[in-house]
Amino acid sequence: MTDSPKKEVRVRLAPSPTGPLHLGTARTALFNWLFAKSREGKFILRIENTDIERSEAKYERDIVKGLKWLGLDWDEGPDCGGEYGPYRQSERGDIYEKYLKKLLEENKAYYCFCTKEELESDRQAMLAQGLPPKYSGKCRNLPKEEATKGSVIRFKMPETEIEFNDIIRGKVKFNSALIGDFVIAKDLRTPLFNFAVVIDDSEMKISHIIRGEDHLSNTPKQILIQRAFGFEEPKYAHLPLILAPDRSKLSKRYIENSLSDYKDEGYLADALVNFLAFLGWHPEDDREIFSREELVKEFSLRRVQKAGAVFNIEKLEWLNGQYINKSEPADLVKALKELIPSEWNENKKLLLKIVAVEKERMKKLIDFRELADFFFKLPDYDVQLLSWQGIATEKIITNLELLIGTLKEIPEEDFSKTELENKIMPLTEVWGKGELLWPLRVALSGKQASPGPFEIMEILGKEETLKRIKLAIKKLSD
RNA sequence: GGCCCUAUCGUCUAGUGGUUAGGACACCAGGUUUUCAUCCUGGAAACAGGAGUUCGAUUCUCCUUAGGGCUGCCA
Repeated sequence: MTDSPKKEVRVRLAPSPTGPLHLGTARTALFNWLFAKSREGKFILRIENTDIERSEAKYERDIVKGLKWLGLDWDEGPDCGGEYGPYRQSERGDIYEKYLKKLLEENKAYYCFCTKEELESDRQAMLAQGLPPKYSGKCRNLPKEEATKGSVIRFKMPETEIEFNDIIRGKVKFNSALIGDFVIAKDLRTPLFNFAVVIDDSEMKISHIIRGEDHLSNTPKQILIQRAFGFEEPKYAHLPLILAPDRSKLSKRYIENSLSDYKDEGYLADALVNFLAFLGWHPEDDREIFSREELVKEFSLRRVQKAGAVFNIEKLEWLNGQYINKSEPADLVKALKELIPSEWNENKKLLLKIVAVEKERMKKLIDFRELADFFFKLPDYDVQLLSWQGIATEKIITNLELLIGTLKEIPEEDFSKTELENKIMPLTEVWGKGELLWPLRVALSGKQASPGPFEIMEILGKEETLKRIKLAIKKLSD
């Protein structure tokens, strides 16, 4: 491109704290972060809380927490206890006031005194005639006046063609005649989105605006404000939207799309980052599993898809399973802490062993609760379950007694998977694998499906193992 | 309604003016396994439709259709 190569890459995420961190926002954050990292640039977080009615501090906290959890740290911001805090539009009133005054003085903006009722009836009238519902410009040529209660500041739209080059979409054209004089501020210290964005992006020297496609039609308004001030135009990249399975916008209304829900279900941050990156982007080769570092290395806005991407939870689950499977059990134990009954956390060594044998069965961390419960408490299972391919009850009892005999011979300290295997596998050659191992495993787990009996016995220990087998025999005898 | 964006298997996507249109998830079948999971092998599955350009279009152009976004004193 025509960029001078020296120009620093500076990008930003500009969420409004009107709800918890949304999946779409997280994806936008990731693409910005990836772009910044891959170009040795800066990633900035700016909280867009000009709408005081809808903005809440708790949502800002959720956004900050979520981004940190994903590992998408920002590189600049006001000091906040030794680390960078986010910029907040609510703290930048002076800046907006300065620019707003300038625009007013230069007659590029004006006060509008129309009432909401007037505007609404104008709007309906335009719509009824099949015209685009733009502001009539009633107050545009009023002699210069001071603000009154209820007045707003409008931008004087020049009538022109606006064309810009979107990195993802190519040339995009708009005609400003269709837009009309839009409101840029409620008063000098209360700017609205389109105005505040332009001022902040310029003040923060943002080089590339990477945001969701839903902002595409805001871009001409913002460019016109930039031109009114003579600001340099940043590069734009409008990301395709993330879609719900019915291809509608994945809306903030649905709570299950907030990032913390995915965390609480036991999706790993790395898996989510990997998955989100592939929603609308693809590397040059066929690999699917990418670490953060690899993503940074491969990422390019040129390889971003134009069309919206349906959020496919099944693929996320698969990916998450892959990540869990290759995770260190110790890391999983940490991540599991809040997701499991507190008493399971009491014996860390035990928990570690259980996690090690169960992790390949987990798609989400939360699966661990169901998968591992039998280690802590044997479920009250149906006797029928002990029977393998319809073998007779007496035979099962004999087999289990045989096993008890063998197990009793093994000293407590040799109760390890390999040692147990060495002792018991030879028996299966005589008595049959299914005939011996199935009832054993069910006696130990009380479950239709579980890890193998040797792994379970090692974890349970000799005493509990024998106890569970005896219980099975008792059940069968009754 | 107007403006804008988009269109390859069910989903995420690769790809090219001439390919057996590739991969992944999910699905189906088989193998390994005491069970489940893992793992391995195989299978089914797509260029929205119509014109045009061209020797040849999935690829380029136009139209249609479909979907999405925006159209606020929200962001």
